[in-house]
Amino acid sequence: MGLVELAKIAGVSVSTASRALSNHPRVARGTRERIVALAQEHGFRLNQTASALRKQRTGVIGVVVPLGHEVDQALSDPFFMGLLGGLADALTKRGYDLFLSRVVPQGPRWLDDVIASGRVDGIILIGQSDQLEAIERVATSYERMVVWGAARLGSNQITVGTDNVTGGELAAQHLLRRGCRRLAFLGNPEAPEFADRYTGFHTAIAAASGVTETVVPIHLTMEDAYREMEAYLAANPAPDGILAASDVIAMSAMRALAGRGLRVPEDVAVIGYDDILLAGYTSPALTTIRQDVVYGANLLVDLLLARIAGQNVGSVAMLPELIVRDSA
Amino acid sequence: MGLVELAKIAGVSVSTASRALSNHPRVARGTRERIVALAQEHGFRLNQTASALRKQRTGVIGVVVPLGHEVDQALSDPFFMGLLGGLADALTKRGYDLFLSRVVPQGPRWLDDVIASGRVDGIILIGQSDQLEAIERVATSYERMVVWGAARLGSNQITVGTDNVTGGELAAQHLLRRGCRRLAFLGNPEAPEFADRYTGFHTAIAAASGVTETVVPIHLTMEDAYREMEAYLAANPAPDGILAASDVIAMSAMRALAGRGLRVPEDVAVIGYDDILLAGYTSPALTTIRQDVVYGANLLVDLLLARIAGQNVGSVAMLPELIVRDSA
DNA sequence: CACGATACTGTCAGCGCTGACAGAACAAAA
DNA sequence: TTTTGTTCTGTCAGCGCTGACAGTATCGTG
Repeated sequence: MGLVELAKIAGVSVSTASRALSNHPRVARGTRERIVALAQEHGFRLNQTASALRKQRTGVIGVVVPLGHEVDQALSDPFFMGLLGGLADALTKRGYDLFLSRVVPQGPRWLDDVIASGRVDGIILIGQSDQLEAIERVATSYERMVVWGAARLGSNQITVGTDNVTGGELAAQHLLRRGCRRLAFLGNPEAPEFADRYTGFHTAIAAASGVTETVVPIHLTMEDAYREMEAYLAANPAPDGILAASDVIAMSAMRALAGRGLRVPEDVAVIGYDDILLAGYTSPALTTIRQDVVYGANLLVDLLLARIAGQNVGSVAMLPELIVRDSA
Repeated sequence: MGLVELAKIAGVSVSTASRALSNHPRVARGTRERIVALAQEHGFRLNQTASALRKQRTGVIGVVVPLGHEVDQALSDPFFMGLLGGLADALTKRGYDLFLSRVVPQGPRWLDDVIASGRVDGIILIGQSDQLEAIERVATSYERMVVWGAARLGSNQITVGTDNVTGGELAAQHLLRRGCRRLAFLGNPEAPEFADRYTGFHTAIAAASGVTETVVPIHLTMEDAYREMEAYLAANPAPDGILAASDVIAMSAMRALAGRGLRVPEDVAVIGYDDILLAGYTSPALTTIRQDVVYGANLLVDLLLARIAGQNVGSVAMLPELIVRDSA
């Protein structure tokens, strides 16, 4: 049933019906109430597609997850999922709907497709993957976008994220304080976020003496991470202190360590990153660097809506927090 | 830039341009190629909103997650997330986009809103929550919907899910085989899926003699589950065999058990449900009843698209599988 | 009573696209 | 040459809704 029909039943013009349903002030109280009641009674709802076309505003925000190197990851990664949940809440609270797009970047135009489709009023990018330049190019001309990830000097991207350098430092300092001397960073430093985490980790270690450091470029999915860590341990002496680029990697590493009879934290101290929901429920409970996804999600939404409203906003880096549990 | 403008540049009529871009056969090869090239060059993309309004087809499927009793759960629940990831893949593969809606059912019309909005071509409901009747009412008149959950005799809902009764049986049998005698089911049997799992569990136990059985109506979120299990153990003698209604509950329970110095599986055998990604990475690794989310997601999408195409399809129950790891 | 102000309601164009229909151009057949 | 068929292209209405503008009714004021 369309608005025309509803208007006919109510005995008013279409536009009066439209006004009544959208709480326009220039419609008589009684008329409005009558029309609203009729709409209710007949189960009438505005066609959002038509409304969007006419108003040039969809009320929908696109949440885009680019899957660069890690095709399998992302949508099953607990951290992204947590963020997505937070976004769903934050958007709903502000009256927006959520359009989810899981993109495997092919060619340089993967983002433009979403934008020019006219389906969304704005875009929240979850993670930069290996697409920094592509994103940057779009960011220079398209304002209605915010990104979860690492801030870069001179970039046009508005980003929200934790200060990954500090996060890496916090972890290194904690490991050094525990007396670890052979440290390892588990993760692929090609992703901007991980690069920063490693930078902080590396810097803090460089200040200490008599400490060695390796990077094991491990992938993000559980099985890959486990297999790669297993292989690494088979070929190399075990480190005594680990910073994993994510909690998922940390959990896989702990399993691999256990498989080799190494105790956590006695033989190897392990620190994760993210503080996903399950981090407190592993055994030993995972010590980790916390990123507040709920706060981050709200921030992303706030900044995006501000940009859409034409305001000028800047990137935000939240402070990460070391959560000490049992693994380090 | 709109189609009108593109057509002008190409020196053809709008509808020829439209036809060229949608690969309509009745446009000359050369014309099509020229227009496609121009579109590429100018970064033109069809406005999907307008196209949807005109064609009365959006190319979007709504994935709706009703949050009945468990408001916090769902979008952070690893099982649902896994399913969502699978759906995102399956839909993308078939050329559909995904509209994510996280609904707290208020009043009986929460589903109608999504349907009548005209934003989606069909709906995939993830989980029935406590909304069986509301869903059933919609299902009688609205065909373009499929549901992840429990099948019910005489229902109009097309459901995809695992055979939860069998799953419960598998778990009970395994626990009995291990010699467990004081069994517990952890979960709230108000949700249809959990009710079935309990039914299978209960039935299998009833056949054995000298075995006691309790139900602890534990919630789905990690913290709640942990707290409630903790409280239960403080007030009651510990069971020696547990079936948790989900892996998340099982993990919380294992932590609570460890907190009381109870060993898994020596003192208490624990079986989870779902086989989430992390299940193999707890310690001890979680024995669980596996639901294949990727297959399930593909099935949901296939059935929905078949229904949209007007075909007649039936509900599907997949067989669950007992995955024996270390916890039982 | 005339006049303007106030309060509401209706008319109509058009958001950007698609497809039924009609028309044009050209080749082959009569 | 005309006719018929084939192949392509253009015209036009309209998907369901909104809002600028114009119109009508009612009321208060001089």
